[in-house]
Amino acid sequence: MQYTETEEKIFSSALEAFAVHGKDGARMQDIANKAGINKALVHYYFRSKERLYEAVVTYVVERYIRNLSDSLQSETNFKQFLRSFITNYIDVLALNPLLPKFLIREIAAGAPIFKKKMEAMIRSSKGSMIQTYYKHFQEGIDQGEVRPLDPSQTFITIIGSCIFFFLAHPMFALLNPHIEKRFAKFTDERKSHLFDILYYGLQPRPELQK
Amino acid sequence: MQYTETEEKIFSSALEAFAVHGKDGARMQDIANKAGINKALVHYYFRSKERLYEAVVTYVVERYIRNLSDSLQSETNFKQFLRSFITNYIDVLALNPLLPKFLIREIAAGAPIFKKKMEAMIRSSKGSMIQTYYKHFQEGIDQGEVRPLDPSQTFITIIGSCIFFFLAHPMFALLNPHIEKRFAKFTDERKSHLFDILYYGLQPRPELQK
DNA sequence: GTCTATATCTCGATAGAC
DNA sequence: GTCTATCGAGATATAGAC
Repeated sequence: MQYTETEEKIFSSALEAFAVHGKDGARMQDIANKAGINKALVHYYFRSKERLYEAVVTYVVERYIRNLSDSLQSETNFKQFLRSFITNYIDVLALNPLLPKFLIREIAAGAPIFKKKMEAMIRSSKGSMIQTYYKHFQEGIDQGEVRPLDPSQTFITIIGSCIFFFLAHPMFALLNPHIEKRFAKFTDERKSHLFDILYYGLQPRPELQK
Repeated sequence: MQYTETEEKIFSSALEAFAVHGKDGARMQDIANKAGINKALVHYYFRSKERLYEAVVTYVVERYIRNLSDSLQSETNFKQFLRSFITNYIDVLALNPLLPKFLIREIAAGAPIFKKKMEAMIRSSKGSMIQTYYKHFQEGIDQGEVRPLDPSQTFITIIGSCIFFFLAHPMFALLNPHIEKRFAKFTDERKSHLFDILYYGLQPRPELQK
């Protein structure tokens, strides 16, 4: 799917407006202004606010999530997969801070559109990232590298501990201002922090712990 | 702070409306209907939608977050603190599924109100949950129970891995329908899952892992 | 405190010229 | 495709009776 320059401008303005103000709080006038065009033109392209919103969800899934998913196909074992997943995921979120805000609002609303798009994406890609994850996880268990845990529980934990920081960092800066002042550094440190906790938290434990 | 019966009814209707539809998507008419009163009465009590919204944020902080915080004061070491934190937190979220939706929308908007209330709460409580956390975490390090990690990073990871599931479970049900069909069971299992991963992920590692 | 009725206004959407 | 001008729905908020 290829978009015209004007469409791209509308998408990025709309993504920002929806992320910051929510679907209902966003104003078509603001979206048009930020895109440098007239409000009527936004309607000309997308007919209604609802359709524009749906188009933005699709845009986000196709542009960001599919890429993320594809980038993980080549990993060969669980340890590598986990490290790449965390690194790539955090890089994408750090570069596109509007993404998690936008998506979490859709999810809080029950994810009516996002769910459909993700279902389609999972079905369409021959081997989606999720299947790759399950495969490597099971291999890890078989080879004694990972404890026999519920892979769904683990998947949620991995994703959540990556994303949540980008949603809530303004809150956490209340306890540690360093988080905002040296955001890039803290974000980078987050990669190894998460890998260490998760990878070693998943490893089998010879019964030496109290 | 004590509220009248009518105020309580308005709060719970408003919390639901704001959580499901967002601040701008929520309708004063719906809030009044669900509370079983007239729309004008909502304005009589709270003057405007904006003020009602602020009051709901305050209500949530006072009613839910402060309690959660207080319940952790009595724990005596890091291991116990971590286990109680995860258990209590997940219990509260499971019982009040609107809370995370409501709060995450406020946070996505930059948390203008929530931040202020939390600052006040942290200042006011003699020993807040957060201070208790830092104390136990440092003790854990001193006693060789925990690796010398950044406590802020760890705090974010703990909170995020608890909350995120409650925000995103409708999405994860796409890969494992069991999550929705046996929600209570999955939620309960989540407690030990998280404790195991986090506690053992934080432990020192005698260099026997590959 | 609680209601009905109404004022006011914002915003999504369209008509129609260019 | 792009603009100006405008309509009309629907929402917040208030006035005023009880």
